[in-house]
Amino acid sequence: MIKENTSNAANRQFLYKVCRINGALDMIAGRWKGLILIHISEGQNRFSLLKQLLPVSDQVLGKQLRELEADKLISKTVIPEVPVRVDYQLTEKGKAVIPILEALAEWRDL
Amino acid sequence: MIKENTSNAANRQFLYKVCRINGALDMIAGRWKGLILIHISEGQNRFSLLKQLLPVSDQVLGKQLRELEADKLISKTVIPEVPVRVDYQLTEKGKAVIPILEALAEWRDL
DNA sequence: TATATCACTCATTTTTTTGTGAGTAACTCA
DNA sequence: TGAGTTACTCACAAAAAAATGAGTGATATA
Repeated sequence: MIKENTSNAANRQFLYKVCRINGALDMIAGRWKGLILIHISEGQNRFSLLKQLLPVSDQVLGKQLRELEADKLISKTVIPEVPVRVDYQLTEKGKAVIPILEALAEWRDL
Repeated sequence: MIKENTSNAANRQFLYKVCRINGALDMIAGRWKGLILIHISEGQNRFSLLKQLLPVSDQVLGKQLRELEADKLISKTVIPEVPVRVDYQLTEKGKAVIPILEALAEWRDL
């Protein structure tokens, strides 16, 4: 959780207003978010699939997915099978960030 | 500082190997780095100029600059005037990331 | 009845990141 | 002599992010 009225929070707000880069980075810089977005874009779009692919606990995975959903990069469809099944999809915003992530990957090894 | 032999550190290493996106994000996701890179690219390339432009202490600014230098996004030239003057420049790698940062800024408001 | 699966949430601890307080060297100007 | 400038560094505190332990509901299978 982010507290208000600390200079940390004030700085974050300043940057959010002054610099759109920071707003963008806040949405994608979570530790597992890059890989999650790539996997979903490739069809690995279930909670349990992602859990197999990433050395990460349910709890951490769940949190990253919640945040991606809150920022509207992904959406989910609950299919009431037994046990329940949930499919994740990229939104338009999510799809639009994939080429930028690929550009970042290329850039890293420059 | 990053400690070794914690699962936190292990996960970071895993991601560094498996996903170049994370390596890239580690270099640019520091709170002030986006703006610092943009300012330097526009010629606001001194410590004291950056300090005026950003609501940030010497210490934090210094640390972000040290990290950007360690990752080879910027380099510096010490000019032995009195008092000493230091100019920062973008390296080729630093120049190459600017269009990606601009794409991120555009993407944010999608 | 007991165990298992899927897809989670909540509370707490650990680790990292960001910010603060204090201090440095070299030299100039009053 | 004392204050001011630039460009820092170090030690420590505060805040945020990531990881861990425990538990949930619905159903199905043994």
